[in-house]
Amino acid sequence: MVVKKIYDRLLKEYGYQGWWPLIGYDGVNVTKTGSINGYHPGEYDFPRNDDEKFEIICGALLTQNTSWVNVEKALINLKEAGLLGMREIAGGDIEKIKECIKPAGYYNQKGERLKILAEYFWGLGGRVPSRNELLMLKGVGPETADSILLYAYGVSSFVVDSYTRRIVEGLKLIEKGRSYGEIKRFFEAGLGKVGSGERGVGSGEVVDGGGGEKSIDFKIYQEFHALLARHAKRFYLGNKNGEGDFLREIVSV
DNA sequence: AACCAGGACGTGA
DNA sequence: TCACGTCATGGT
Repeated sequence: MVVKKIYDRLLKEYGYQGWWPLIGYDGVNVTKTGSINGYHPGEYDFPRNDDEKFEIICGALLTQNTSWVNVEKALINLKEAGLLGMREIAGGDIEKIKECIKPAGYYNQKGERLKILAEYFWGLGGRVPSRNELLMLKGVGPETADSILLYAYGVSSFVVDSYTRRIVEGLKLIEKGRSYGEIKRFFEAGLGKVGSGERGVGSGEVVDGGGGEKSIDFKIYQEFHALLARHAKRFYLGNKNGEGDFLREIVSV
C-alpha cells in the first residue's frame, strides 16, 4: 500500500518522466539529448528499432557508477563515429570505441564489455533474453540486467539503483544494508502481481502480490524508477540526506 | 580540492 | 555470503 501511495504522489509531483533517454539524430548530427531537450514523456513505445534498443543497452552499461551527462557524451561520440550499433561495436576497433566512451569513465573495461554485449545481442537475433542469461555476461550485474529488461525490452522487472536505495533507506521502509533483491521484491510485491503489458513479460521472480489485484504493466515500472531517480536527485543527492522529503508524511501513517 | 556519479568484478576471509 | 580494493572521467 505504501508503495503505491509513493508512486501516485511522485507522479502527481513530477509528471511523466519519459525514460529511457534517447539521443536524437537527423542522419548527420546529434540533434537532441535527454538531459537538454527532455525525453519522451508519456510515450512507452520505445525503443522503436534495433538501434534504439542497443542505445539503451549501451547506456545501461556506460552509466554504471557514472553520471548521465557523462554517458551522453560517450553515446554522442559513438553515434557521430558511426559506432552506435550492434554490428558496428561488435566489428569495430576496440581502441576507437574506448576513445569514444572516455567521458563515461572506466573506458578500458567498459569498452571490452560493450563488445561482449554487442556480440551477445547480435547473436540473440531479436529473442528476449532472460534475466539469468543477462547476469552471466561480464559487466552485467543486477541493475544493468533489470534496466535492459525494463527499458530495452519492456519486461516488468523493477530496477533498483543507488537512488532507489537511498530513498527506501532514508524513509526507513527497509533497514540499511539489505540486498538488491530484497529492495526489488519490496517494490514488486508492493505494486502487485506483474501481468499485462503490450511488450515483454514479468521478470519471473515476482510472486503473487495479493491475488486478484489488477495487473501492473511495464509502463508503471518504467515510470516509477524514473520518478524515484528524479526525486532522489532533489532530496538525496550528495550529502543532503532526505531533508525535506515530503514522502515522509506519506510513510508515517 | 575533496567528493560523488543511475555498478560490477576479483579477491580473501 | 561479505567486505574491500579497483576501475576513470567530469561536475560541484
